[in-house]
Amino acid sequence: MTTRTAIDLDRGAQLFHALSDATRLAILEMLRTGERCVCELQDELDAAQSRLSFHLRVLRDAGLVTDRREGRWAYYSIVPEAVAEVHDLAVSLEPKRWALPIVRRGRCCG
Amino acid sequence: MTTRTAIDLDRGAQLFHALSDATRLAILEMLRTGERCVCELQDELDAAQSRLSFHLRVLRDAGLVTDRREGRWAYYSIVPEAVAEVHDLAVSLEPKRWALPIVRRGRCCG
DNA sequence: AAATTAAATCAATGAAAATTGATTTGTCAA
DNA sequence: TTGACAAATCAATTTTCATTGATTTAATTT
Repeated sequence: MTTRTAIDLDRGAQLFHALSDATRLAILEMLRTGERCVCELQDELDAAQSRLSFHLRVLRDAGLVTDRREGRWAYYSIVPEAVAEVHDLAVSLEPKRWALPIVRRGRCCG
Repeated sequence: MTTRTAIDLDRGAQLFHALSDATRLAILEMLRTGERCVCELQDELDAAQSRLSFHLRVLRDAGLVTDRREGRWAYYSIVPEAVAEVHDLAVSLEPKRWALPIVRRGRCCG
C-alpha cells in the first residue's frame, strides 16, 4: 500500500468541479430542503432554461443530484451519498497533525 | 435574515474551483504530511516548473496553501482553516433530513 | 389531431483556465 | 563578480467551460 487514504484524484476533481460554480451551488442550496422541479429552479434562480439544464447536467454527471420524471416535469434532488463523498474528501485533505512540521535536513533540491 | 446557514456562493465556488483539478489535489495530498519545497513537488509530481507554479498560485489565491521563502527555495503548506471551510461547505450541502420529502400539491409551473 | 408546455439537446459564440516555452528576479556558490 | 539555480511571471496557444438562442422530444390539454 502507498497511503491508507489516498484520494481518487479524478473523482475528486470531478466532484469539486461540479461544485465550482455559483449557480450550481445555488441549485444545491435550493435542493437541500427537498426535490424541486426544473421550472421552480428557473423561477427562483432567474436563469434561462437551457442554462439551468446545462448546470443540472453537470451536477447529475457528477452524481450529486438525480432526477425523477413525472409527466412533463422533472424533479431534481440531492444524492446524499455524493455529498458524503465531498465531506470525506474534505477530511482527506486535512493535514496530518502528527506529521507537522517536517524537519528539513540540508538541501531539498538537486 | 434569509436562512441561518446560507452559503457564500462566490467563496464556495472559488474554493471548489481550486480543488477541481487532479494536479492540485495531488499537491495537497503531498502537503498533508507537512510543508514541501517546490522542487520536491516538481520531482514527485513530474510536472513542468511553470505549470506547477501556476497551480500553486491557484491554491494560494484561494487561501488553501501558504508559502514560506527560505533562501532561494519556497516551501508550501496547507492552511488548515481553509480545509475546515471546505469541510463546512460540504456540511452545508447536506440535505436537511427533516425537510424531506417535499409533498407536492398540484402543478409546480406557471 | 393540433396546440401547448416542460425540459433536453444542439450549434455557435464568448470567456476562462490550463499548458508550454521563454524570460525575469532573486539568492547563493565559486 | 560571474555562473548556476529556484521559482515566479509573461506571452502565445490550446483546451475547457459557460451562455445564448434555436430546435427537438415527449407528455398534456383542448
